[in-house]
Amino acid sequence: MIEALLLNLGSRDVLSGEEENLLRSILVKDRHFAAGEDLVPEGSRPPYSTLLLDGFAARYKVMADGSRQITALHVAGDFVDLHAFPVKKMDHGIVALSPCHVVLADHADLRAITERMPHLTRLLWLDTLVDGAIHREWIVAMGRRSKRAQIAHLVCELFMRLQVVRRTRGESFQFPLTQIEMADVLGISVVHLNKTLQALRREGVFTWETRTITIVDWERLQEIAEFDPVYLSISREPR
Amino acid sequence: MIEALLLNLGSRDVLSGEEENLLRSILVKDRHFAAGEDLVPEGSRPPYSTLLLDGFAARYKVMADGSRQITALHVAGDFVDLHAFPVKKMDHGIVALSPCHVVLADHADLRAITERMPHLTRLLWLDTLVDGAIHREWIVAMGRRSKRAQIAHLVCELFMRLQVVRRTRGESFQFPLTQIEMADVLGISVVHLNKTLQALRREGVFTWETRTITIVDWERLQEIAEFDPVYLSISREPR
DNA sequence: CGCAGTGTTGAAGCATATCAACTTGGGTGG
DNA sequence: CCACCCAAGTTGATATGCTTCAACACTGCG
Repeated sequence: MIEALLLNLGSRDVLSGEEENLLRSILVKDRHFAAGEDLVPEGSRPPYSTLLLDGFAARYKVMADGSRQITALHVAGDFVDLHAFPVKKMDHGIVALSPCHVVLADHADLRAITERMPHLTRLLWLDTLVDGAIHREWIVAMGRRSKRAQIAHLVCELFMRLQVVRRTRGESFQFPLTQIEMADVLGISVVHLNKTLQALRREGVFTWETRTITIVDWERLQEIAEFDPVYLSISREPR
Repeated sequence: MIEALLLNLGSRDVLSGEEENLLRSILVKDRHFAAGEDLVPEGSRPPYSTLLLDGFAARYKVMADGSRQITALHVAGDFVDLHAFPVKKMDHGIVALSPCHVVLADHADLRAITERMPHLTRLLWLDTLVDGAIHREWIVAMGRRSKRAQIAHLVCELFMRLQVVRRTRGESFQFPLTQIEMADVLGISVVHLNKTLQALRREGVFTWETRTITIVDWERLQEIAEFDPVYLSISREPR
């Protein structure tokens, strides 16, 4: 069931059989959410953390005027609120952007991992640090890249992350967001997103149809995005 | 020497005497950097992590066209590259924005903490998670706040963070950045920053002169920023 | 004293937002 | 099974926030 998580952690260091078994043993309670439902509400203090097995989810904050900013996108294998374990109180909400299948880990069990499994603890810590690295990359994209490059960068990132958990097929992957949601990810208006997407499509960089993104020219896409995947820490080494 | 770190960690949970002593014992090698020097270069694999004792530092990335985006600001008491311990390879540089006094912690010693001091491990983990929460808040500010509100939000954040480590005096704090650096933090041009700052000054919200920011109207500043400090996790509770 | 980095100002242009209308397509109830 | 409906996508027109460029003032320092 939790194969995607094992692929994720396993892409950064070798997991022992004991570690794998322990993770399997604490990740048992599963749940389903419909698109639009909150997996975790802002301000809550969940006693468990949520591993996404299938679907797309997003962390977000809503402003006083009703506008929304999505601060992270999550896919299969992502521990969407692992940070809630040390942090305790959610400072943002997490919403399902498609039907989501999740499984829960009690914070008591995570605590036990920190008491007895130092290596696994470091890998879970690393998992939250990669989230942070992605946040930084988004900040760079929002602050200093053109919107066109920002979009290209996001596509590169999603492709690499989905590849780790085997959710790509050739040069394509499922991408169930609406343009409205995508605009909330990028921090731009839907209209401008729509026009920029069309330009990229016309140029033959990538297409996005029927909830599927297909990369047409990977070289060119990376070039436009100035994409360098180091920040994703996809490299198996002792941690 | 490391009082600022103890204030930082101690603002989130109670530190035992044993934990304090251990931290003191591993943080011994100190160094000084001049403004403009790199504390940690991009692409490096430092065998230690750097605690900032005094001064301002920034994490940054440089784009192909030479423009720069600062992704984090660090002040006294911040472990500027604690994340390098599990991550290993730096995906960004860290530069001193003022003369900086730092002290180093060997990764071997940090590893020992994860093996024997689970509670302290969780507090260090939390420290890196607060960095992540700040990143998210910056993403929100860049994407969905006016530049004016973004600036106000940053001032609120810095004031609260500096208060934790006792680096405020009344409604003022030292802020040694140039407007050029500040613009790289916000992801805007210097010219526009300059004009927006003047508007805020004219309105009597805050002033920024001779490397010192003074908040004139804290209520109004928070209002403009829509500032809510939960994300900083400044609350002592069992972690 | 003079230079270099910083701060300030005004003018002009561009990127992006906003507003409004229209199209398209999938889902649903009559 | 068709008709309609609503959400999503698309388009064009207009408005504006922000950038860029260029010039000048200020200040600290060698």
